[in-house]
Amino acid sequence: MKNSLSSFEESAQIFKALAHPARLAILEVLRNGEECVCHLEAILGFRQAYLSQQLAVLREAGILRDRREGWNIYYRIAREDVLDILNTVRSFAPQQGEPIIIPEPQDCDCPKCKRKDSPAADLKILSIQKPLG
Amino acid sequence: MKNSLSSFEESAQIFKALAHPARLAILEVLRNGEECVCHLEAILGFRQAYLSQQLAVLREAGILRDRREGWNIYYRIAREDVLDILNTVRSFAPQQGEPIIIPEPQDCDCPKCKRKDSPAADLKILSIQKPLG
DNA sequence: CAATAACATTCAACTCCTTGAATGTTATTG
DNA sequence: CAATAACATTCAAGGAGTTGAATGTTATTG
Repeated sequence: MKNSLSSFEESAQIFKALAHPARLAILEVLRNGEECVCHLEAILGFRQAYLSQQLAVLREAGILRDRREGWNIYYRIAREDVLDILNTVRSFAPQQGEPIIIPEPQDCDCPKCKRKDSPAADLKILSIQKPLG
Repeated sequence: MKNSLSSFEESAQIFKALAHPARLAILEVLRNGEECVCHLEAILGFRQAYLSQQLAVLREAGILRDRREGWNIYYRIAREDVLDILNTVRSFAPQQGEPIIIPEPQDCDCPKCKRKDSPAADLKILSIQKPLG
């Protein structure tokens, strides 16, 4: 069975991608849907390049997918199952009671945040951008 | 949220313990119940010390529990949930069809294997050892 | 209590991961 | 097409995980 160890290599790669607090934080933010990198930057407080590095790990592991829309690149969770895994592993912790609070972004100028701040301005932006379909 | 990154540290530790093909192979063998180290040695073909190292990682992460019975130490999966996680991650792989075949141990003298080989001999051993309770 | 069986631990060399800094890429604007 | 906004990639130094070899521990046997 030692010989067929490579059959576990693929699973191990997935776990390696998940074995990092910053990447788990990213997944927690993306739990409720796709977000652009600048949005993650505003919420998590990481440097942009650092975020890109961590996002690349998750993307290359097949856990995240990205979608470009003009300047922004939106990341989303590729496999919903991974959320179940995060829930389960979190339930292993001694004090699992503390809920994860995702703060509002502070200085985020992404289309999604502008929409919340001033619906009118956002509509203007939406009319310029190409349709989502 | 960057400040509360430590809240993801615990989960990351679990994933780190799972992020290794040899340790995943061990968990696969233990899927159907507890086994002693010499049994894992016979099935997986690892050196004893190497196995102990990997078992320690899983034990310290709280994924495995051990139980001593005379000379032998039996390891079992502490959290059944972890099997669901393994199943899910395995389903991510491209060719997930291939079933995992756990070979019969070749040179294993543990009580459990002796029982299979010669039931009479095993009964004798059981009568010597202290009860499971 | 000395010898042994079954495991565990320590150590060191090696490899892989992490992360700040610098630089590159792509799409848009004017 | 030059300038810019939003991301991505590369590189190198430091840190963490891996594993073979040697040694230690615990329970049992005689």
